[in-house]
Amino acid sequence: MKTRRETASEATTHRLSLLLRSLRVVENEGIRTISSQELARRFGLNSAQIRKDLALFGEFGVRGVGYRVPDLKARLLTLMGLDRTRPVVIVGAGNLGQAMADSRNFNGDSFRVVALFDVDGRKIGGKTRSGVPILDASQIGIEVPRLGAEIGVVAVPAEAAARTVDALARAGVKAMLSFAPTPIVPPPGVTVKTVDLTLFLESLSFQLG
Amino acid sequence: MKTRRETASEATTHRLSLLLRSLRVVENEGIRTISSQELARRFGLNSAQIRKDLALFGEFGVRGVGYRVPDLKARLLTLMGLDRTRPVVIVGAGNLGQAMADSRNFNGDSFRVVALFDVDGRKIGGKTRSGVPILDASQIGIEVPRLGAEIGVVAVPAEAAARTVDALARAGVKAMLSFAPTPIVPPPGVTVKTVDLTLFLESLSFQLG
DNA sequence: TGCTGTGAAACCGTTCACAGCT
DNA sequence: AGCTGTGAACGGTTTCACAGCA
Repeated sequence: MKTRRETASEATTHRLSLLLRSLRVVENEGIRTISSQELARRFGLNSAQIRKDLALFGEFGVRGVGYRVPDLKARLLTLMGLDRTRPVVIVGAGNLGQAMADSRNFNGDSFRVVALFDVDGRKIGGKTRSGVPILDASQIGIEVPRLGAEIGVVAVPAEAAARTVDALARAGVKAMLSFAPTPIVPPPGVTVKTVDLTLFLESLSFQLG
Repeated sequence: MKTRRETASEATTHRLSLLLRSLRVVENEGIRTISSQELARRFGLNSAQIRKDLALFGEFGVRGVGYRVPDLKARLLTLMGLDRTRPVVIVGAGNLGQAMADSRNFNGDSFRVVALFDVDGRKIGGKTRSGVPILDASQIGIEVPRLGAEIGVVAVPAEAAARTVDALARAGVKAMLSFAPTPIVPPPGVTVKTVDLTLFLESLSFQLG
């Protein structure tokens, strides 16, 4: 099996996630085998692209037949590291941070929000509606390793984003999702994905004319 | 002036937003004129790309000199439709919807959240912490035109996303930001930008290995 | 036969490099 | 002289088209 993970573009990883979702759908329908063309037709994808994306990581299909659904799904789950539950911490217990802590999106089979951090003394010691504890942000260096958190969500004001990223990185977090509308220069070995909601709104405004 | 808006890629509109931010910074420093090279150097961009992006919409600079900062900023604001305040409505008064309604990102000079909509009778008639009214989702067709909302935010569960998009579209909303983790096929003439937080988490998981 | 896996071609966005204007 | 605006080169990604295998 070839394993050239280093070559997977962002677009490819994005499509693999969507592919996994599609596989869940067809699996629920009891379909055991499916061709790339059928997947493409049903979910609005391109069949060659499905095959090319998968080819980056090995040979998953059977010529003349297609893909065995449970098999491919299991291999994708493993490949993407979604075959276990990763602890997530959120820094910033404002509206957005608490919304995510209680969200089903962040608390499925693959992810679980184990703690929030904040600097506001009135919030520290409390819990979100669904029971996630709010801890003191100054304890990130102690609590994050204790909780085994692998992913950090940065939901603090723009001014605090850089130092939050640093604190999480020092605590061993290698992957972060930032909602701060400011560019982040991640420390070496750390991946930060920024979701800038202002930018999305501005794009919409632009295209409204 | 050339106006070939139809050719602007998503990447270009994204960069124009960032360029506008950069211009605000240099304007605050009292700089009146700046070259594309200086902008590139200071904000980690590529000078040729700045010029190419701008060239799609006309000639903004002065050869041998650079760009006049207030001038370029004003023209970008107009170009992107950010020179006025657009009313925004949010459908789904859950944690995420309320968080956005109260967020500074959604309530600046260019955007203002004027109402939330929900189907939950206990929420309808109430207000968010910052005072945005929560209205009955069945009244979208009446209230959206009355409020003059141009942008809609879809913060409902995945199952309700398609019908929410339709309801907003029928009410005349031409641009939407969806947080539902499901693909949307927008009606003709409507733009829907989907921000799928699950996908971001999965990308991070993938790259953690 | 019918599909996957994959070279080759087409496409698109980015970067280079310079002609042309101030 | 110096910078913009832009044609040309480049690099990466997507799509095509088919060889090869079940």
